[in-house]
Amino acid sequence: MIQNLSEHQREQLQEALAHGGQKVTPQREIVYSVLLAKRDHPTVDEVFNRARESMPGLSLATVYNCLETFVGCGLVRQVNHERESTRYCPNLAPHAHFRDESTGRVHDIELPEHVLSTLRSILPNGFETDSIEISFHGHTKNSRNHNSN
Amino acid sequence: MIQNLSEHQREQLQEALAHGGQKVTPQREIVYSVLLAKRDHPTVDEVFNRARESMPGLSLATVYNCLETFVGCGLVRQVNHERESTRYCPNLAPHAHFRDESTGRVHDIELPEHVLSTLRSILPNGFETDSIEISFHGHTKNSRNHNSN
DNA sequence: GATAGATTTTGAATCATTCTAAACACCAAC
DNA sequence: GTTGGTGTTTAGAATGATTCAAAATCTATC
Repeated sequence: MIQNLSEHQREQLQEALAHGGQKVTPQREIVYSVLLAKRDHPTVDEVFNRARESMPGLSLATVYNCLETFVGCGLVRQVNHERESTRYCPNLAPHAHFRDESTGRVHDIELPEHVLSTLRSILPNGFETDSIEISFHGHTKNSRNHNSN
Repeated sequence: MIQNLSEHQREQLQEALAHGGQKVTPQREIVYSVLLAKRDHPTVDEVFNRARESMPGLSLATVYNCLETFVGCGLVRQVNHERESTRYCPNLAPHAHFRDESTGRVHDIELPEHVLSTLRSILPNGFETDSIEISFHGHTKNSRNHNSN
């Protein structure tokens, strides 16, 4: 069920890993191929199960390691970036969040209606939205006590 | 340190809870007041600790219950909505995600550059972004096998 | 003041993730 | 071909946020 990587894909993998002095390993090949084979945003556990079909001895920790490596070298993106504790806020107006990576603080960013409609406009037909979540990640310069709602 | 609720705030609380046949309790008042007192997107644990200053016997589970109740009746928003397993995708082009609540599936939504710049334009001065995450939540109509990248 | 329903409490259970230490693989130098 | 080093994998324990279950407590109503 799991395809091997194509020439091109293996090269991509090899090149991306090379930057951090990291190597292509059978485990990494399998995990990467799983990701490419079915692009349904699998969880770690799903990746693990699919990968084990071709490599029964593979361990869960390795899958975590591989994925972390891939994210680190820019091969793969994490969909639910926010794996820290859930946070709560009482600001009910439509707003985005800006997370300052240096301080860990979260700021509210007002969301004008025109931005929301721009966003809604990029959805294909048939997609109906209940809510949109937007979070910026970055840092603030000369931040003179912005409100941190 | 923790303020009591104002007349108006207590009414809001009372009204929001009333819809689900739920009542205002001392614990809920405290938790709500904690949220209003310092709008810094606290974690459950932070809420717990602040609330215990005014109500030492309060339990963590109650804080979880209160927050869940508040979210349920629309009083409060969860910042890190996505508390399920982290998901991964190999699509490196800038794209948003659309989570279909009925199927649980995640679709990629292409993000044109003009949308990105619109988004960046709403940031106040001094905010510098490394990355923007956008996720839509909703459902799809007559979804004829959209690509689910 | 008894009963029913919602709420809170405590502590145990769960689940994703991270950590740790030992085993392994590969390669270069000897 | 053995030795040493580095990076990788493995298994299992540990952590940490969250949820669950059951008993205790409240509140309103009869």
